[in-house]
Amino acid sequence: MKLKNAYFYTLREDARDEDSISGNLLVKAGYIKKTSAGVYMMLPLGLAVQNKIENIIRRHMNETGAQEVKMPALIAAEYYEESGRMKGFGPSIFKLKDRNDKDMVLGPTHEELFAYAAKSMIKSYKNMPFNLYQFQTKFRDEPRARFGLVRVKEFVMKDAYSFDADEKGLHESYMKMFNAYKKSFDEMGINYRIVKADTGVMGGLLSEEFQAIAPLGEDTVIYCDDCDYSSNLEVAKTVRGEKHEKKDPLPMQEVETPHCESIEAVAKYLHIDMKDTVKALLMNVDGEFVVFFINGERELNESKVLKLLKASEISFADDALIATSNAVPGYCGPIGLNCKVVIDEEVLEMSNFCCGANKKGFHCINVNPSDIRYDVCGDIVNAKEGDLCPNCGKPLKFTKGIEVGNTFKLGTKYSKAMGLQYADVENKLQDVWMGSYGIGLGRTMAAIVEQNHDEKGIIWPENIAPYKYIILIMSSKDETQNKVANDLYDKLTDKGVEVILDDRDERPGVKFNDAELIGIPYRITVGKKAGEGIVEFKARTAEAAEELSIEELLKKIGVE
RNA sequence: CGGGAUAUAGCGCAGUUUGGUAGCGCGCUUGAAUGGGGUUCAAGAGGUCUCGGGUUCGAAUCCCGAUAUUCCGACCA
Repeated sequence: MKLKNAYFYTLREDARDEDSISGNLLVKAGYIKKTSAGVYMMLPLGLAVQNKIENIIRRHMNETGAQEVKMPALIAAEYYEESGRMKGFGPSIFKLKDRNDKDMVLGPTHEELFAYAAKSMIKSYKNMPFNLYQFQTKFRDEPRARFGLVRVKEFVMKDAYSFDADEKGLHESYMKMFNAYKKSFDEMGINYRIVKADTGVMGGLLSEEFQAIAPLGEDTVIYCDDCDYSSNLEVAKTVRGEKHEKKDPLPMQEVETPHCESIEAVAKYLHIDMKDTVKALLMNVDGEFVVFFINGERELNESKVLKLLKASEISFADDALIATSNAVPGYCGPIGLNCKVVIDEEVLEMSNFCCGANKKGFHCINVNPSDIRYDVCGDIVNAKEGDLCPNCGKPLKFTKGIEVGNTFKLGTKYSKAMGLQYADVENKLQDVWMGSYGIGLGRTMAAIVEQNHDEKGIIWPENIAPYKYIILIMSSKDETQNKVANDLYDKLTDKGVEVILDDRDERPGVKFNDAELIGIPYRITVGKKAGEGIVEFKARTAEAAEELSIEELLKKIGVE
């Protein structure tokens, strides 16, 4: 690409409406351009990067024997009605009608269509296993688009689907994909961790996420340095590091706590430790009013709650729902409460604790587990700093991650829903075992930028960079420099080397800054010594440039 | 959806409180100088002040409504 006659621009100032480093840099460097909230254009440089990522993944997919296909994005709603996910996705699915008033959707993910495609292929156990994949645009009406390409409403995903006769086969197919994912992300130079995760709207038996480590990550990744344990916070088992001291129960007592509607205020007012308090959360679980009691220092983990109660939705209860019980917001306690009560298992270990008295302006102290009535007890809180590894008991570490890939053992959930069956050896009909595997391309691009940048701009890893080299002409009016640079450009291009020639009539400073902003790995500067056949070579990450003859340069690049 | 902020030239912003000729920086065009880190000088072009109503002699400015963007809380590649 020669910049003088190319679609190429950079911005001098930060984008006002970008809230992440990667989003800002990609916009500023002219890789992407926002058209509306959560929808971006991929400009030439952006598409070049996306293609790099795509090709790495494609190669590793093909190595496993998977076959590439392309499903439509416009899909009759009936497929999602059949699987029950029209409801599952709720408002996140883009719905529309065709001219005959037929309900259509823009596909948010494609399990249904792949199961439908598999039906044509699968008659008996002899037709499996196989694996299909695609690179395809997904549409999800996210409640809140943010962080540049990290959370958007339209994005390209590589999604793969495996089909096996039994669980053992699924496991083998799963491991193939899992390893291909590892190879792909390793090749891209991403710093990531693989964690156990919630299966969420996908359902199924197992979900593992590939989390790119980055401070702006939306997920909390928990891991242990002493063993290989790692997990998403949403499913990590809580193993408390600090045990509660068992004390002899004292008589329960009601105390006045005026204007103390938060547990912090109560603890402060009564001069007690937060860890000796129990707080209440008044929630709406699938329309039912449920009160949760957990240690005052903990946070409720909604994924665990949904799993424990086999429910599908949870939110804070509104006043009308609260009014169906005798709960007093701000002073809610488990004693005498006439609604469903769920407690965290930690509460049973506590003694002489403090909680709401269910009476405005009052809390109880010296409450003990024997004083309270509950319907369900389980692990319903988030692990936190100081907690221990469920595997080996060493202290856990916490970090933030961007989920760039996800693998699911779906089991027979979708084949059951879609009637995908096969005849086994005894000619009995059996459900097909499916797996599904996704990688977000734009999100991967964003994660790479989050992990590879400095104050000057992006620093692409070589495998991902849109171009590997950029040639800068220092003085655009100097004939010798122009000739040397153009000859070099032609030679490299002929050899298939990806190179940009900055032949614009700009000052050197502009060219240096742009080259650094767009993050090309290697810079070749053609300047004053061009007449002697000498140019400069500098890696984006190097401190200083080195002078090389053209011959030495070509040798270094490996074309001669 | 709940709550806060913003919308003025390609980009980033002032002007709105107190109504009275549409502004600044960067970028862009032309010319000149310069040519190794966003250079300098000179002359220019560019706006339906988000949209729709209203008040007023007069509205970017005041009032009402809509839309969009964005930030803080529940989903996912």
